[in-house]
Amino acid sequence: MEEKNIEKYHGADECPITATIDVIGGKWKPPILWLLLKGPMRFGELHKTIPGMALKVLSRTLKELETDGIIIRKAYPEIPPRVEYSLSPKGESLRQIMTLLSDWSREHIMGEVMTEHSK
Amino acid sequence: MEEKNIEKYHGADECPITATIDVIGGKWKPPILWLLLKGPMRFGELHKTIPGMALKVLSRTLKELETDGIIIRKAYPEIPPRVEYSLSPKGESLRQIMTLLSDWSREHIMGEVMTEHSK
DNA sequence: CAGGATCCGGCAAGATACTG
DNA sequence: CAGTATCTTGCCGGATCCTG
Repeated sequence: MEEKNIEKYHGADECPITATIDVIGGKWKPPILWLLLKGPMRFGELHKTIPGMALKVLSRTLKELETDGIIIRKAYPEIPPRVEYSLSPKGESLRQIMTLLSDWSREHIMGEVMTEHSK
Repeated sequence: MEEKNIEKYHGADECPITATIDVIGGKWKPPILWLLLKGPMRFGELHKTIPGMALKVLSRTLKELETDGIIIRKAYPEIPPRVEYSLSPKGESLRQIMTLLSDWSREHIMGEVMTEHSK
């Protein structure tokens, strides 16, 4: 029965790729993660670095990432409040993927060129 | 002044990660690409393999992928019509990324540990 | 300073019917 | 067989106001 081992997808969420993209994708998660890969940042710092994103969206996105175990939220009981976000080990494990995604866009979208070896 | 070289993002589209995810992400692109990585497929074949996706969504998604140069649409002038979709070289260049994304989900989301060769 | 609560609008996705 | 046309809907992201 030479069946190719092709799985059926009744829902998009059954695809392993989709599962990961749900975690790192969406409109604002990539830039946030990209920044946190360089080091921890405070809430307001993120807000200033990504001016285009509304506050609510930022906080909700951070909460999602925290729920997924990608980032760690550390609140200091001070006045005024201080909250710092950093990558968890699980988040760190995305570094290679993020780097590849970034490289790919530079090579195939931004139009630059690096090795025109293919053909 | 030890400025960390952090770029500002006024829009999400300035992030290189986002740029790539726009191409391979979205709700249905991952399963389609994942299937095409295994070989060319016809329209109806894709439709049957991904029952959850509406026809309109499939055709539009394929068009998007074609526009982005990721896949190649080949129509045979026959009756009845036959159209085959396959990955372009640019699409092929995503193989490593797709594989990593898939592996990551299996290791960190689905909860399975496979090769553990890393490290 | 770091957010929560609300309300709203747009676009992507879904269902169904029709066509070359 | 391989789509397109049309209508509806659901969710995401945005703006504004409010709170510990």
